[in-house]
Amino acid sequence: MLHPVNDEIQPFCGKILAMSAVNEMADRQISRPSGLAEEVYRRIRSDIMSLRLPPDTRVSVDSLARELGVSQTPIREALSMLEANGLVSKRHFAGYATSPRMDRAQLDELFEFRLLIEPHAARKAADAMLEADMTSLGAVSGEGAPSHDGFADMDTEFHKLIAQGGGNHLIADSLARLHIHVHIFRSCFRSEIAEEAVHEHDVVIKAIRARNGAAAEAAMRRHIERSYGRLRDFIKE
Amino acid sequence: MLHPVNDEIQPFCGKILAMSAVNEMADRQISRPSGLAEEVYRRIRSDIMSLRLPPDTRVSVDSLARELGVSQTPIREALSMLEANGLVSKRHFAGYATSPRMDRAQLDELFEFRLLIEPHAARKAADAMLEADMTSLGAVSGEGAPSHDGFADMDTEFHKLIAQGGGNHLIADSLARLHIHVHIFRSCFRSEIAEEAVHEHDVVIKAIRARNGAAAEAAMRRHIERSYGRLRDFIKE
DNA sequence: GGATCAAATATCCTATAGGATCGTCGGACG
DNA sequence: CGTCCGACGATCCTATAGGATATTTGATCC
Repeated sequence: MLHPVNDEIQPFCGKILAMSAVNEMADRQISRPSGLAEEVYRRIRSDIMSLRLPPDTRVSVDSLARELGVSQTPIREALSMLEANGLVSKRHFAGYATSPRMDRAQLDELFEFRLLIEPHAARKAADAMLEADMTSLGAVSGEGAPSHDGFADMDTEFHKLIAQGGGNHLIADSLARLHIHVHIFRSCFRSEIAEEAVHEHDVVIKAIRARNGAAAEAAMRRHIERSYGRLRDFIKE
Repeated sequence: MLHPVNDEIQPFCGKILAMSAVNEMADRQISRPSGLAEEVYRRIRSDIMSLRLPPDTRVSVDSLARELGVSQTPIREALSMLEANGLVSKRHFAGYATSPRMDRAQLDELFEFRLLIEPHAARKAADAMLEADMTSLGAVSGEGAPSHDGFADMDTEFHKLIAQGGGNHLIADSLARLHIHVHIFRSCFRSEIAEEAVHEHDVVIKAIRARNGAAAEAAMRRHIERSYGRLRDFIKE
């Protein structure tokens, strides 16, 4: 309930910085007050999202342990957390494997869920979003997104900011968890950067900046519906 | 929701029993090759839900290992999954602890989320629910629920069936995750069994049996709103 | 040539020991 | 009396060894 495995982790408690400001570089490398399992979790999740670990790929514990240079224990903890978040699955005495790519039914369910949540989040964000996040929101509306990864990160940040803007942590966490799968699906098909999506984002941003809740909700709903239409074409079955 | 009160977990479950091919029906149930971590996970979650582990209680790894008679590894995996689901939190070099009880803000967020999801699930359930689940739904509408735990289990089953009836696994999973916290909150305050809740349940069930989606949605929305009103009184801050 | 069975491999799961770190408690000092 | 400091206990993190199991591969037979 609190903040399960968020991106928000305080790297330092400030104690080390207070002790000596001699070399923070070495500390940054060695001391990990956040725990090793957390770092391994991020690493594996990053590898999954970047398709370095494609869907339906077997992942063994000790090969990861050798590769990352840590013991098996943090690897197991990280994989358990990933399993709880639906990114890998475990079969008894058969090891872990990344979840298979979404099929048509799962895509339908995911967008039904998003359509239920995100327009509401956009409406609330138009009312409650802080000015600081508002400026950050303007930063992700730029047209300068040449690469595929650039657009993907921009899209992730866009939806994350709006979800957080509503002020409801449950909504933000649920959407973050879902967006990972959208990201993987889109990356699988090397979907071209849709200029339409950038334009739809701008419409939502403008409505939020104008503090117009109804317009933000409608714009977000249309954005998700059209995004669904764009992705659905990749699946025939 | 079942409450297993097993004292010990046998590491080598049913290996010798499997030799005799007398009854394979028991094997289907017992010899669950899902691994020990899964079983430990259920055990700890059950302890949390039954308040045998109250909120904000420290939980150590090796004491659990001694108590359950298994190694530390499955305990760690189970606790990692519980952490990903928000039931416990880990502090570096300080051990695990059950999440503190919900405060007012978290209760508000949780019911805002439920109000967004469950009415929609009820509407879909009225359209798509299978007849088999429909009969199961009738079983949890009985008035014979004298004990507090009896009502809690009935309530859990009621909401779970409706969430699953919609056919969207994401919705069902999200609501199941949230309902655990509602259960804990309600158990903390030993809330009396609300006759109103049973009646509201019946209204929803009748609408679903009549395949009336709009009525089911409205009834579910009112049920959640009134349930929120009943629980909100327990928090002053 | 295809199917079946058995050995071999790779992997997971468990157990135990040892080192590193954090929070706490008690005493000394200003 | 309040504050600081050092030792203690508890806990986590790592490493290694051994047993159990699923998957794969290869040979044999029909």
